[in-house]
Order: sequence, then structure tokens, then C-alpha cells
Amino acid sequence: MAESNKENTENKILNAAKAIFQSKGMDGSRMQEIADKAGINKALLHYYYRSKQVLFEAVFSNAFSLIAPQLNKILDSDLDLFDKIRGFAKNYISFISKHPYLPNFVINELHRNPGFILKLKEKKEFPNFEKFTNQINEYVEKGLIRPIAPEQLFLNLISLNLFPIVGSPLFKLLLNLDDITYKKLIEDRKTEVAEFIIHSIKIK
Amino acid sequence: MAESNKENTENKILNAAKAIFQSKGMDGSRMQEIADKAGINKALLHYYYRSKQVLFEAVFSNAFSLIAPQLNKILDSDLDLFDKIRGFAKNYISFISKHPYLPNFVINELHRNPGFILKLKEKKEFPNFEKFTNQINEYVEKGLIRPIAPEQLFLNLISLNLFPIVGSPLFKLLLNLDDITYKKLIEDRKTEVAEFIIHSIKIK
DNA sequence: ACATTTGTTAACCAAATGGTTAAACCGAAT
DNA sequence: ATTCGGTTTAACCATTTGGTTAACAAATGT
Repeated sequence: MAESNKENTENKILNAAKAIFQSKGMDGSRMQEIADKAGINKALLHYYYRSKQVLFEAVFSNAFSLIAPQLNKILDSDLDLFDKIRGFAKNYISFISKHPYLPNFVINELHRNPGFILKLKEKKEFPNFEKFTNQINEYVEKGLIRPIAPEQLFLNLISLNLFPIVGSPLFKLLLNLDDITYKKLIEDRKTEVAEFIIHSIKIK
Repeated sequence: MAESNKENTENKILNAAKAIFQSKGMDGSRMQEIADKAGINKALLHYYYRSKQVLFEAVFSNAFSLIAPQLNKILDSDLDLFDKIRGFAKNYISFISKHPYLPNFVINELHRNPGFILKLKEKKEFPNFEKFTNQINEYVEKGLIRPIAPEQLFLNLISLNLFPIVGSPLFKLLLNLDDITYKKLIEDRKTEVAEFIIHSIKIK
């Protein structure tokens, strides 16, 4: 029972830390708040994770490692390019809608502590763009799509999918939309984005 | 001389605060650090701005008020839709490249303190989308572009322009690119993005 | 010249915060 | 029953941090 209890506590800590860190960032989060949310004592928090920094890195690392595989799952598949784009939009928007803090969290902390990047580069599996890149070049050669640098297409794909979610408070404010209307707008994008991209590159 | 000295001090404070707040956010910034950067005493900082919150709001408000006019300047002009899109891409990417922290700063703090949104709504001039919206609908009716919701086109336009800059640390990491290569990629986007959009919507 | 207001500083303070310590608790092996 | 390991807690500590105070300096008005 000790074993499962330990597991349990560790889980409670990680979940609490994830919630707090991802919504308030490293600087805005308090160890006490994390302890409270996990239903434990602050000292116990330090028993499991020596310092705030260590706990934070555990959460961050975990968050980051969600991104790459999710990207790969689609980019590195055997689908036809157009279906890949469609699948990506549909799946990734759903995924990010479930973890809306994730991209912002990662971007902020990557920015806050650039040294962290090196650590990630060593350890983490990265998305494999080779297949995607080759596929695009192939489509260009065959005259199926107009010439475009694969990196640019990738940037477009990600930007169109993520930014409306990452920047939702800004967009809601600028467009003067309420939550429900904005949500509907995002929902529409699950198909809208793919068609937008395909229209742009496909040669009819 | 007292007057200009005051102006001078106030300016030094605002510039310092802007630099610190925009790169570290509200929580990550220290009043002492701002005072140091402004070359003054911490007490003097509080003499000019009663509290951290007040100083922060001054900086934030100022930052935010840069965004809307910049948007309007282009969206609300009399240009042909396609030229408008081209102009937007070229100008806005330049603008944001000069203030790369801005969007992220605004988004984060909007998220951190949603109550702030209300204050902004009252005071600030907002981008005027009417002209842009009408123009798009007009182009659709005339059969010059395929049907698209103006809000979606707006989201696309902003996302394609901003996100590669906002998310640069993430993209550099994912694509495994160094600063120079990435900068070149962004530079290319000043024309690339507009063509991408126009290809997508224009009916030939 | 003198008083008054405005700008500036050094020293100080209370609260918050990350982290530590020493003791208590608890299940399992002896 | 007792010891022993890991787990958990309450109380504590040192430092950081936003903010204040009181005194000094520099303008400004009369």
C-alpha cells in the first residue's frame, strides 16, 4: 500500500503542478498553492521535488513531450498530402482545444529560459519532417501544387491552427466576440483551415 | 528645468518598465530591477507610480494602444483588397519584428487578468473592421474571391503574420534552425504570406 | 530673502515565499 | 512487540520584495 500511496501522492503533485504552472507560469505560481491543490503539506512537496525549479522542469518536460509525437502522428503518416493537411487541422485543433495553455506555456518558458532549449534538444524525440518535406517537394515536382518551401508551409499550417487558440483573449477582444461565438468560429476552423491551405497550394 | 527633468525621469521609468515588463511579464519583473534600469531609486519609482500594478497598467495600456491603430492604418484604408493584404503582411511583420514581445505580452496578461479586458474596452479605440468586412463581402458577391467569412480571413491574416514571430523559440526548436536562418525565413514571409492568402481566395 | 511645493534618496518594515528541520506516523520485516 | 524504512506534518528560517518614512535637495512663487 505504501507503494501505491506514493504513486498516488506523486500523481496528485504532478497534476496540481501542471494545472498551476500551465496557467500562471513559473513566476506566477506558488509552491504553497500547488501543495494546497494537491491536498498535501508544502514540506512534502519538497520531499518529492527538491526545488521549485525541479518540479517545474518535470512539468515542462512532460508538456513539451506531448507536442512532438502529436505532430509526428500526422506529419509522418502515409496519407496523401491533402488528407494529411485535413487530418492535421481536425486533430490538432481538437488536441489543443483540450490543452489550450500548452503552446503558450511552452513558448513563454522557452523564451524565459533559453538555456532550457539545449536540455530538450538532447533528450526529447523531435518531429520528423523528412517525410513531410519530401512529400511536398514531390508534389511540387509533379505539378500537383505550386512551388512552396516546406518550412513555409509548415509555419502556415501550425500558425493557422494554433494561433487562434493561443491568442483567443486578444481575438475575442479585437473582434468583440463572446466565448460562445468565438468557440463556434474555432469549431468551423477544423475544416476551414484545411480548405484554405489546399485552395492556396493545389493546382487545379 | 524641473518640468523637463520630470518628463525625463518619467520617460526613463516608462522605458525601463516597458523593457522589463515586456520581457519578463508582471510576475517575473522586480520593481528594483526597473528602478536600476531607469537609473533611479526605488522610492522614486513609487513616487511616480504608486504601485507595481499601476505602473504595469500604464505600460500595458500603452503597448495595447500600439496594436489597434497599426491594424486600422491598413485594414481601414482605401486600397484594393489584394493590395491591402500585401501591405498588411509587409508592414505588420516589420512592425512586430521591431516589437517582438508585444503580442505575447498582451496575450499573456490578457489571460492572467481577464478583468483588465473590460477596462480596455471602455477606453481604447478599437480596430474598425467594418470597411474590411464590407470589402470582403463585396468581393465575394462580385465573384472576385471565393466565399469566406470575414472573421476567418482576419484570423488567418493575423495568425500567418504573427505566430511565426510570437512562437519563434518553439519553431526554431522544432525545425532545428539557427537564428539567422530563421530570420531569413521570416523575411521571406513579408511577401510569401500575402501570396499564400491571395492564392487561396482569389478566383482566376 | 523666505516659505512652499516638488523631486530624490537612504534606511526601514511587514508580508510573502522558497526551503529546512526535527519530530511523528505507519506499514512491513524481524 | 520492536525496530526500521519511507512518508507526512507543524513549526521555523532566511531572503526577497513591494511599499513606506523621514529627511534632504532643488525649484518655484511671493
